[in-house]
Amino acid sequence: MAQSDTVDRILDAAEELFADRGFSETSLRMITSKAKVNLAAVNYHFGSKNALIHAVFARFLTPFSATLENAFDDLEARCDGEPPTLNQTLWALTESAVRMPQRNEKGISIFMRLLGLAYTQSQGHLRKFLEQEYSQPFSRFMRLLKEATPQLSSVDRYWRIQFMLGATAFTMSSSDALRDILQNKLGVETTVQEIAARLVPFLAAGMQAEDAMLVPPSHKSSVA
Amino acid sequence: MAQSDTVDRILDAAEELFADRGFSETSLRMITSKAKVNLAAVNYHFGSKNALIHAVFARFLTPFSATLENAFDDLEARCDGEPPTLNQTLWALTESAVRMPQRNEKGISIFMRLLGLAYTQSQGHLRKFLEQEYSQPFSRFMRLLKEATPQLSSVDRYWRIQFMLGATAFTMSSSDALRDILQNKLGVETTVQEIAARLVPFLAAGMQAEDAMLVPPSHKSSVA
DNA sequence: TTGCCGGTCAAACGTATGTTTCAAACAGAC
DNA sequence: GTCTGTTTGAAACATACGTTTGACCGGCAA
Repeated sequence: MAQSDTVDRILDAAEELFADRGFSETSLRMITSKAKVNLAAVNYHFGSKNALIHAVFARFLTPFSATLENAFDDLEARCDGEPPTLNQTLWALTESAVRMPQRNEKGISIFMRLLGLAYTQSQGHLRKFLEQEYSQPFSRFMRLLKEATPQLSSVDRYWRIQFMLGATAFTMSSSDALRDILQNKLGVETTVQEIAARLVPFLAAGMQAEDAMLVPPSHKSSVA
Repeated sequence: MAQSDTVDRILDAAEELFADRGFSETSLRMITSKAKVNLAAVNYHFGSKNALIHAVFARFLTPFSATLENAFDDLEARCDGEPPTLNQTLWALTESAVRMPQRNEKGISIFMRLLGLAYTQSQGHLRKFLEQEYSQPFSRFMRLLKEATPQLSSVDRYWRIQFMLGATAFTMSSSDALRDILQNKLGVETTVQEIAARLVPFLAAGMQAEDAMLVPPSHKSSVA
């Protein structure tokens, strides 16, 4: 028991329920009854539902951003002077995510889904919170991407980063459902690591595609 | 005025509010006050909030799926016998979307965001509705994708389709905000058509990337 | 005119939400 | 053991939601 076992039980329950159903669709009563704590405990320990949402993110994101900074440090040290390649940068990110110590077997996939939801559900407070708490590793990642794709114009790079973000956030945000479908249709089991391993080459290839053509092809064409 | 101007006003308001804020986060009172109709009108004309959500999708999706079927017919006719290329298939889809008659200047981007939300917010009823109403054009698109990428294993293709879907839905769903950022940061104007023109090559390149490697690269590597 | 009927309206219904209250239980220090 | 500050507990609070109700309006057939 010790001090406040309650806090962690709430965070665990909230994390899972948010991932399953979204933020607005999860009530404090669901959380507290799953966590087997009193309803008032959330407001007592966190202050409000929004603050609880922030705490759920912070519990994962704070150690993660530290891990990520280290991974970037290592990467830049290894490359001494030379900017890291796109592939290296993307792998540094995904490896940091995958190697985070996991609280339970669902671990990373729950959190990926939460990150996806954070972008998708338009929860203004959450975006503000994430932006002002974790802007540093984010900017650093952006800088690395820029140095790894000097051939792209700023505008092209901007949009392609959005495409990457979208493919990632979307896939991860529904990865449980997608895994289930795959399991039923093709009888294949899939781990988050495998999804990431499939995603990175997809992203890298898209990022480095031939220059975008601004008009649809005449009528007969193919890609590289 | 004529018959039921009310129905369309509700649909217009609902479409915009859903796109801005999501489904659960939009109340019937917001919708009816924006549409300047009585609160009871929604339940009178549609039966329930869920049925209203379905109606919003049906208003766009029904004509769109007809347009899309025609585009696929044309494409397959032009290719007589040969399976259309990936690029051709993707262009057929985006052109059908872009060329849909638009109700207002926001038009397509609002709807893209709604489609993204439909996948992301776990609204079971919506997925069921979409699956059983529009399964035909969807399956056809999937078949074309399969024929255009015979080199991919079923599993690879499955995941890469999810990645494409994610990049598309996510980008389009926030394209207004993204356009604004771009406008402010780089002083560049962008249309939905241009975004699509940037997106298609990205997707095609990602779809046709070298086989996914299931282990991270040793430590020095680059892409093609 | 009369009678109807699709549509609108204000008001209320029942339920669920986030939050607050205040008394009781608890822990550790003196 | 007693006191003190922290944590829990059951209950209530105020508000917002989706939905339902029943009165009312306007046009049109009989």
